[in-house]
Amino acid sequence: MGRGVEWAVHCCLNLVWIGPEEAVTVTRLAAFYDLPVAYLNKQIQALVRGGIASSVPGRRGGFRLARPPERISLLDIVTAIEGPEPAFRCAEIRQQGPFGDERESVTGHCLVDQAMRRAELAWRRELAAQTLAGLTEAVERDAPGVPERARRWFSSHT
Amino acid sequence: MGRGVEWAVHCCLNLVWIGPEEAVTVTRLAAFYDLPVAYLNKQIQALVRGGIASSVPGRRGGFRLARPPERISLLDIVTAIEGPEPAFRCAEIRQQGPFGDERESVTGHCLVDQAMRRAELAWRRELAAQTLAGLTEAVERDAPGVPERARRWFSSHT
DNA sequence: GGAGAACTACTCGGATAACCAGTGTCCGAGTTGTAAGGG
DNA sequence: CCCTTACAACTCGGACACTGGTTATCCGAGTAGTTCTCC
Repeated sequence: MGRGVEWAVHCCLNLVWIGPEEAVTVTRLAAFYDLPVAYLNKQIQALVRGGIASSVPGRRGGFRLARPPERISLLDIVTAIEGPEPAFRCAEIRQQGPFGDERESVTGHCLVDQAMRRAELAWRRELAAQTLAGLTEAVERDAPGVPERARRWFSSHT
Repeated sequence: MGRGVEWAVHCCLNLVWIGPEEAVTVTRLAAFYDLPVAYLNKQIQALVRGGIASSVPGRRGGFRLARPPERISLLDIVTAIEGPEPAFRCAEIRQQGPFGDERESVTGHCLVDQAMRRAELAWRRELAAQTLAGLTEAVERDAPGVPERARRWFSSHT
C-alpha cells in the first residue's frame, strides 16, 4: 500500500481540527509533517477527486474538507488514494491451459476469488466503521492538548 | 497484491487433489495453467520457505504439500508469498516536522496505525478461517467431476 | 479622496522524469533412475 | 544371473535482466490581494 494513505489521513485529521471555514495550503501541511510539497499536493488532489476535500484556488486558496467528519470514513480516504479496484484481482487462470475448458464451470465465479473478496470485504467493513470524527475524538482523549496546539501552529505560521 | 498468490492457491488445490504421495513438478503445474515455468517455480519456492510445501530434488522430484490440507489456511499461503510485513506500514510522520515533539505522546502508538492494523487484522482473520480442505470441499460441491479429472490429467501427462 | 484597472504574488492542477518492487528469465548444483560392465 | 559403478537426464535453487507502478518534481493556468493612476 502506498504511503500517501498515511499522509492523507493525518492531513485530514488536521483539516478537521482547523475547521471547514479556513482553507489550508499544501505548503503548510507539508511543512507540518516535513513532506515533499508537490507530491502531497498530488495525493490531496486525489482526495478532491474522491469528493472528500474541496480545493479553493487563488491567492488565499487551499484545501478544506468537503463533508462533515462524521460522514468521512477511513475507507473513503483509502479508496480515494489507492483506487477502487480490489487488491486481489482474479486473472481467471482456471480457464487457461489445456484443461481450462473442463474445469470448474465457467458460469460460476471462481471460488478462490470469492474467498479473497470475502476477506477484503471484512477489511473494508472495518475501515468503513472508523470515521474521521471518531478518530479525532480518540486522539483528543489520548492526547488532549494536541488539537488546540496544532490549530495554533497552523494559524501562526501564515 | 502480486498475482503469485492466485497461482499458489490454485496449485495448492491441485496438490491436495493429487495427494501427498506423489511429487508434482513445476513444469506440469505450469503447463496445467499455461504459466511461465521458472517464475511459478520461484513462487512455490516461497511456499517451501513458508513451510507449506516440501520439495523433492532429483530425477522424479517435484513438490508436495508439507501438511494436511486441514492445517493450511489461505492466510498461510498469502503470508508465504507476500511476506509477513503488513500492507500499511506506519512511517511515524507524526514525529516528523517542526511540531513533532509536542504531538500525540510518542510513547503511545499512533492511532491511525492502530486503526489500520485493526482492519488488516479482520482481513487476516477471515483468511485464516478459510482452509485448503474447506476450499477443496467447496469446489467438489460446486463442480463434482473436477478433482478426479484433474488428477487424471496430471497422471496422464507424465 | 475615491474608484477603477493593471499588476503581482500566490495558489492549485496536470504533464513530466527517477526510482524501486514485482515480473520474468537463465544457468548451475544436486539427486535419482538407468544401463553398461565385470564377477 | 547379479552386483557395482559410472553416466545421463531431470529436478530444484538461486543469481541475473526487464517492466510497470509508485514516488518525486517542475512548470503553466487561474484567482485574489495590492498598488498605482486618473478623475
